[in-house]
Amino acid sequence: MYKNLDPLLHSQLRLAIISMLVSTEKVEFTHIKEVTEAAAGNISIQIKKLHEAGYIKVEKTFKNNYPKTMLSITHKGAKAFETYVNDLKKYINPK
Amino acid sequence: MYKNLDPLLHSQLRLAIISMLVSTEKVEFTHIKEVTEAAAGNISIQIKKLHEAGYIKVEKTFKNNYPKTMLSITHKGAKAFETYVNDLKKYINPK
DNA sequence: TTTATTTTGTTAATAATATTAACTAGTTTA
DNA sequence: TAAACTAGTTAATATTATTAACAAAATAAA
Repeated sequence: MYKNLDPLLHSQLRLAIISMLVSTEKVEFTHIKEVTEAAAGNISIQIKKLHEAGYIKVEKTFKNNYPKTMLSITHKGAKAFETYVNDLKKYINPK
Repeated sequence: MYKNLDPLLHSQLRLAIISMLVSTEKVEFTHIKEVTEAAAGNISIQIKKLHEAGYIKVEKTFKNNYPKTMLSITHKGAKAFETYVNDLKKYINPK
């Protein structure tokens, strides 16, 4: 009934990041910072965790001479998100 | 867009407890233990937090000579759950 | 032109949370 | 009457999240 929720996704900031990636395909670090209003350090760490888990792809390039970090979701990440949402629904739509 | 999720509800065990209360009206401590398979101590603490926040009502009586703890949701708790679910939906139903 | 400020992050330190392990208090069984 | 069980609580620990400090370069200001 109440399945264990993927702890990697059951975190406000990581969930926001994945949520953005699921809908937008490619997202910049700076954009995440703007939208979530989280501190850069916090975002950096959560990205690292999602990357280590294989949920996201991280590409570092340059844009106007400044470093640019681009994120995209992996198949594994998309699957994990789907599972998380399905599991979560049993919590928020109780019968 | 991504509103802050009520940290009191954005916790797997507390969410499960509230979820049960929302749908079942009155729930025993022991029943929560069975359904969630969480440790008693963990449940005890999460109940305390929900109670301190005014989200649940706690009634202690006896049943067959054994202590019995009955929980029910308060108006405040129900409202908080509703808000939490609405906020959460923006994370899991991205546009 | 060199010092201050800004951009784009990372890492180390700290704060907050969750979980477990140990304990309390009483009950039932052997 | 000792051992094991019920129903929890509290204290200690482990985990997680967040911030604060740092780095490395770019640009703006004096």
